[in-house]
Amino acid sequence: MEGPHRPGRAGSEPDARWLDADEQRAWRAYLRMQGRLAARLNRELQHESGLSLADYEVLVQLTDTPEARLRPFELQSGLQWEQSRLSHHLSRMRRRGLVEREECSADGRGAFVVLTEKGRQAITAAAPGHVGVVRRFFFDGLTREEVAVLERLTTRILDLLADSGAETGDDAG
Amino acid sequence: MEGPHRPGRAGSEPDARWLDADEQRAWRAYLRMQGRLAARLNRELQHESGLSLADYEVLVQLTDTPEARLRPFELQSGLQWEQSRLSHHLSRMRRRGLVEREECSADGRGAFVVLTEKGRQAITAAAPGHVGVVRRFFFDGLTREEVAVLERLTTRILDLLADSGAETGDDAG
DNA sequence: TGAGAATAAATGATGCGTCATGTATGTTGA
DNA sequence: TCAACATACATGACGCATCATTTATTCTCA
Repeated sequence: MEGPHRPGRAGSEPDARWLDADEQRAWRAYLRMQGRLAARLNRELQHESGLSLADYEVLVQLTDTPEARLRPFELQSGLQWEQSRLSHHLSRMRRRGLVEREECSADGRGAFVVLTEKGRQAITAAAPGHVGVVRRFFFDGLTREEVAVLERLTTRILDLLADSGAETGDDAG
Repeated sequence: MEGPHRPGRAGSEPDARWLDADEQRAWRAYLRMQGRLAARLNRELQHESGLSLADYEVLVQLTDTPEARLRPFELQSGLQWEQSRLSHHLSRMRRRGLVEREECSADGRGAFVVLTEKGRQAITAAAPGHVGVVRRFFFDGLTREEVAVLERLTTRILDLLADSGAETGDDAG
């Protein structure tokens, strides 16, 4: 918490314009909200279905696919995750039996990630609760118009992040 | 990514009202923005000052304090972190020489966390750059009015999270 | 005053995310 | 055709966050 904020200020650098009072409040509120929301979502989801938010997102991608199987790099571009994160995460999900690995005959380097029956049951069971939580803790606090503003605003920030940054990293835990 | 979302729907549960198209878009945009922003902030801060966002927040709390020393439980209530998270984090910061531990004569259970000179230099060096990043990737994308809407909106969601949840968890990586 | 409850903080196990690096396999162009 | 490069994915180390549990101290009140 506690946004950026003037500590000491001994020297006299170029000065990056500190945040004014409104910005401070907005930034701190955002930071705190973001953190608590993510934590809550994760906890609820974890608690009532044994899935993390990350698991959920992977499973959604798979169920969105006719054959329920994807190459990891396809998953990656859908999720916008870092490659090693995905790789690690898939290992863990495989260990838990939510997905399986299948060789890819067409490309010797690659593989397929396949949704297992257990995985399908897990997300089917988890989804209604998850939507409920998102509603209770997010949309129930917002007017239609705020939802619209929020979408425009987040999209614009995403653009800022996209220019000047060809990296990958994404998402929260 | 990929918000909540209807998988299969075999049975016919109470139905938690799925998200409509606007909500879907807003939710996905929010999730993605949030993740990428946090990742970017962390990476930039880490890269140009060796501090994580979490380090930064702890140090801000300390520099906000006259004596630059606080009881862990005071830090905790300021940061709204889970107790064990704070404890672990302080251990790591102590190991890196950013803070020190001091016995508390008044309460035998407790201790003080004291900012070290190294810690002060670290945040003093980091702050301008950090503010710059927050500006570049966040406020530069927003109008004054959007900032106002954002603050109202995040505050309201925080209220939602506060009722119906006496827990602690918070923040992002 | 002493038993039980509350408070302050630490710890170990485990999952998660990133960074740096490794290892196949595929592609391309001189 | 084969060396250089790119692509697909895995891995180990490490910091971070949470959960459950533990220790020590202080508070309370019958």
